[in-house]
This record gives sequence, structure tokens and C-alpha cells, in this order.
Amino acid sequence: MTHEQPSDQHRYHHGDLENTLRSVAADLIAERGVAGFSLREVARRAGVSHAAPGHHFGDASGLLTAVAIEAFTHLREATSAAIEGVDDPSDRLAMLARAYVEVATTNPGHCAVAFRHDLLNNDDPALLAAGDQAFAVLSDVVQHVADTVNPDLDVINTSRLCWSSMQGLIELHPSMTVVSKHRGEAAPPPIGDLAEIMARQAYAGFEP
Amino acid sequence: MTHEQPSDQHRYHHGDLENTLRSVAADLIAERGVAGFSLREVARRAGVSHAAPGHHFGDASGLLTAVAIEAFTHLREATSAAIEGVDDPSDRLAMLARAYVEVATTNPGHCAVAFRHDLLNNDDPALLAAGDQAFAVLSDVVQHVADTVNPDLDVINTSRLCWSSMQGLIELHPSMTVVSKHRGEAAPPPIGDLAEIMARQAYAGFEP
DNA sequence: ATCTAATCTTGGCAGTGTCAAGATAGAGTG
DNA sequence: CACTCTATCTTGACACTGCCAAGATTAGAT
Repeated sequence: MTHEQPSDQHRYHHGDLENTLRSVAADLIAERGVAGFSLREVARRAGVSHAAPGHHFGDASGLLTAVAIEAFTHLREATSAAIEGVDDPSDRLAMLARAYVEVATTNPGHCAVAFRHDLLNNDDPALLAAGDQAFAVLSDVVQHVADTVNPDLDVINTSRLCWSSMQGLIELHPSMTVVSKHRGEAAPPPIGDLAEIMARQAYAGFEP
Repeated sequence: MTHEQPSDQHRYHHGDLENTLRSVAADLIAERGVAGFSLREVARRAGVSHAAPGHHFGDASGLLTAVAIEAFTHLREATSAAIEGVDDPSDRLAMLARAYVEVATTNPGHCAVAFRHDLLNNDDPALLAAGDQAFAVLSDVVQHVADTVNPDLDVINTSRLCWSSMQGLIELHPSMTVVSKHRGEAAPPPIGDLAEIMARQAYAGFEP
């Protein structure tokens, strides 16, 4: 991905600036973190003037919202692909958890902004729809547990538990590594493995 | 808390500027979010010059690290107080979970920066120690489950599951409200209640 | 009483988001 | 083809930010 024009170096009209800016923004955030993100740096990397992003996305939160929408789309695609053909309800949950955290670490730029309500336009209908569709995949998997194993399961709150666990793991995995090192314990497993372990542990419960 | 001198309005030496700045910073973040935080605004609200915070904390991440340390201290105090005198392992976990999320919502400014590795000085020994001590309370509660109910429990990874669930809930509760509204479902319970529900659900497992 | 070091201020530089106004070019109409 | 219209992008400006260096002020020790 070069974000450049094919032949003519400096056409006045870029042609596909909107997608380019979104892609460059995600890369920039992945590289320097949310704090290192700036509209002007995005514009520089895309080879356009410093005010061009503002024209397409209104302001910084507009561009970040576009990145977040893409994040939810990735999330939905990866999780629904991961549970394809998996029937056992516990396995389904484990596969979904692994896919969830791995797509987040594969696309760190997207993931870093997806739930940052302080940076996004939370009223954006496209954002709401994308988030809803991503959550629906998880909700269906938990519903599948209820249908096949436990009709008394509190589906909605169990879905919230699973969602929180996965999202919390993404946020805390660096801290877990730091804490383990500080206590002289072994480092935590890779995030995908740990997601699967946690999903199975929650599914099985804490009692024998 | 006025952040002002008692008698003399403008003494050159503030007297307790370090604590004042930390307190003002937490208030500011609670009010405007992390994005609305700035060293200069903190200085203005504390009634000192724009470079005074830099003298005490080096840079922005230094001040935010101090806020994060205070966050972990609050977390440790609240959680260890919440499990005082509670013996049943499931109840202990539920009480801890409730206390965890409620202290985070009571001190939103502190909570918003506690795990923001991109904004903090992650090598700060005081930060490491404070985080470690907060995690120890949770780890002990899970160990208590192993000791009294299930000696085969994977204590460390179950602790990580609980920690992720609570932290994820804090991050996602606003999104849960939005998603529920968008799907026409009932709003999620208050965050403290939901934390307790989730803790008991994980403890009991998903099967009947 | 004097010296020293900590504390805080002032001034300045480079960088930022956002706005308004202007320049450019594509698309459609006669 | 000439023409206008509109979306796209640039330029310039303003107020704001973090951070650094140098100076002013004061507390505390000698």
C-alpha cells in the first residue's frame, strides 16, 4: 500500500483520498499510538495539504470514527469466520475469543480507537450499526450455548461477560506482562492462547 | 477542595502544589476526558504559571503517571475493604468486582488513565508497585477459591479472567448501553450490579 | 546573615486543530 | 465546444498545546 498516485505525482485531485486517509491514520496510530496521531501528520503521509483531512471528515474525531467503523467490520468478519463449522458450544466460544483478540492485535491501530468514546462521534449511525453487528456474532454464540446446553442461561449478561473479558484482555495484556515480571512469575501466554484459556475457564466455572 | 491558598492569595511558593496539581488533573480528566487534558489548563486551574507542572512532574506523562498511581491505591483500598468479613468465596468475588467497577466510576479521572500505557511512564517503580498491590487483592480472592473449593483451579489465569472482565466492563459499559438502545433491548443494569452478576456467572459457569 | 537549592515565572519555539477564503478540476448542460 | 456548478484540495491565519532555557523568588540550612 503506497498511498501514492500511480503515474502523476501531484494531481490536484487525489481520487481516493478518503480511503487513503483512513488507511494512513490506522497505520500511524499502530506505529505511534493514539497520542502520536495528528491530522497534519496523516496529511503529510498522504501527500496532501494539512487541511485536506478536515474537508473529508470534518475534524479529528470524524476520521477516528471512520477508523473505528472499519475496526468493527474487521471484528465481525474475523469472529464469524472463526466459528464457521465449529459446533461444540465451548469450542465456539473459545474460537471466537481467540479471533477477537487476535484481530485486535493484528490491527492495533484500529483496535486502539474502537472503544475510545472520548475520541469518537458516538452518535454516528454507521458506527452504531457496525458495533451492533460485531456484538451480534458474540450474542449468537452465547445463544447457541443456551439452545444446546443450558436453556436457563442469562444470555444477554453472559454475552456482556464474554465481551468484557475479551476487551479487558486486550487492554490489560501489557499490564499483565508487566505485573508478572514485577512479581517474578512467568509471563502470561500469548494473547490468543490466553483468550481461549479464559473463555474455557468461564464456560466451565470456578468450582470443580 | 479549593486548590487555593487559605489566607494569602498569591504567595510565590504554593506549599502543596504537587498534590494540588494531581487533584486538579484528575478533576479535569473526569470533566473533559483524557483528550481534554492539558498541562496548561491544569496550571490555570491551580492558579500557577503554565510551566509549573513541568517542574514537578517532568512532562505530561509524569503527571498522568502520578494520577495512575493514585488510581491503583484507591483500587487496592476499596477492593480490600469490600471483601472484609466476607467468607463465601463466590460472595467475596462478587463484592470485589462490585467495588472494583464502582471505585472506577466514582473516580473516572483516575480510572481513565490507569491502564493507558501510551500515556504513562510504565517503568516508574511506584507505578509498578501500586499496580502489583492492587492485583494482589484480586489474586488472593481467587486463591481463596482454590483453597476452599477447588484445589485444581488455575489461579493465575482465573485471576486474569476476573481482572479482564472487570476492566472490560468499565470500558464497555457505555457501549453496552448504546448497543442495547440501538437494538431496542432493555438498558444494562447499573455497573455495580452488572459486575456482581458477571462475577457470579463466571464463578458458576455456563453449563447447568 | 548569608548561601544554597528548591520552587515558580517569563518568554520563546515548534507543533497542533480548526476555520475562512481561494484555487483547481471534473461533470454535466446548453 | 463553451459554460456553469460543485466537489475537491490548498493557502493562510489564529489560538492553543508541550517543552525548554533563563530568570525571579523564597525556604531552609549553615
